[in-house]
Amino acid sequence: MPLSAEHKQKTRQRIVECARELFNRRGFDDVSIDEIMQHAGLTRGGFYNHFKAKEDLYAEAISTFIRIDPAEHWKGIRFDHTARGEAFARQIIEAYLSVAHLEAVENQCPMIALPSDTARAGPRVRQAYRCLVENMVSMLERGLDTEADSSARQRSLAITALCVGGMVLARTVDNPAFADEVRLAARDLALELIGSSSD
Amino acid sequence: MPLSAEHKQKTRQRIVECARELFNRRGFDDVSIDEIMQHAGLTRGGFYNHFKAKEDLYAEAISTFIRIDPAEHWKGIRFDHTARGEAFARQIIEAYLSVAHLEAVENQCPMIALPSDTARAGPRVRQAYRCLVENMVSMLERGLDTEADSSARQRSLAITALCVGGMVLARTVDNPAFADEVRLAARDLALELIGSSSD
DNA sequence: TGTACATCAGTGAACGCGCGTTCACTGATGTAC
DNA sequence: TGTACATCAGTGAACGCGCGTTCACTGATGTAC
Repeated sequence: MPLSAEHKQKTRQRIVECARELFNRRGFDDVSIDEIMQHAGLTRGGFYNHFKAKEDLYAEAISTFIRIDPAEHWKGIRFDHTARGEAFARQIIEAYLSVAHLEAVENQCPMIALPSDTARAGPRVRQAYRCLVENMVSMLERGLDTEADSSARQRSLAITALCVGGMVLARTVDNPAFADEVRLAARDLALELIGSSSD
Repeated sequence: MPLSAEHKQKTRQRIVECARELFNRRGFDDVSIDEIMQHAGLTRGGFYNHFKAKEDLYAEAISTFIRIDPAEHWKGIRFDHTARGEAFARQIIEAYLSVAHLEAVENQCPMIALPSDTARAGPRVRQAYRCLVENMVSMLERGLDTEADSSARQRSLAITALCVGGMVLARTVDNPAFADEVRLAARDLALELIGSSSD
């Protein structure tokens, strides 16, 4: 064999990471395969050694977000992965609705960065998106479930919607002051909802 | 003068309405000027008699949503425009988070249909988007302000984020059952927040 | 009332451009002997 | 240990295609006289 399978795997992963960053910044349609490959230090033609089509890459790019570590990728955020219960949930909300996350365009959560692109894409892409939503919901649920609260799931779903909605609006609006107002209103309500779970 | 100014105005409005419906369904990039003009019963070339560029049309298309009447455009929704206070706010939330709104793709609120397209567009487009957000916030605020609640604005901002977030997730996810779960969780929390404003 | 005319909304061919994808090729690699 | 060779990740030119925009033109209209 000419080159190790591990080498190919590494190249593939590099392409996916570059793609996620570019898609996050400029959306699916506006980023060309040529550009993605150049960012990965390769040329156009090699793309099809790794993927069947551009959309296949898209689904994978969304999935890789799961591996993003807030403490590492969102400037100035501290994140304690050992925290449990309410403290864990509070931490997620504070990180998700932080300025750092809003400004970290390339490493932003695709739920915020790519909602309408994804809604119009194929089933594989939308499935990848759903996995991100379910991941966030179940992380919050774990944080809320300490009191055996039977409505923990419902509450987690709503808080997820609140967090995503707050960030979507904040990043889309043209006025930074108004963006902050929305983001902070969403954050405060989300935190209030966490707090009241132990009432 | 060859043709009345009113005639030109009507044509222009027809183009904008068609554009909004097409953009809502398939996004900005994927809809061509040719297609928009054909839907409006015209041909490609005439476009530049009305608009300087495709993006100018985009900003206007978002703005026209303000004129959408839920009772008329969202199948089976009744909407009482004379309602006041909490009842008015409850009505907005129920209409916004309804299945009817989710399924009325062409007449869906652009806050849901076009968030990532807009975030990457020019200032004029993002300004039009902000006007929609502000409109929804102030409608809710009017509904909540009856008790001279000083946190009415903050609460309205958060409820808007919750509504938009719930609908964005519901429309993007690949699983209809999960979409419903998110939408209803968001709706119930939003209604709960309205209700508790009079506590 | 009738006619000649200026206007301009709308037409449709043409432009340059960049895209996703294909394909014949290259050359560094690890293996077989 | 040294050499010949098969593999296949990566190359880069080429393909067909549809886009946004331009532009010379048309022909229905209302006006001037």
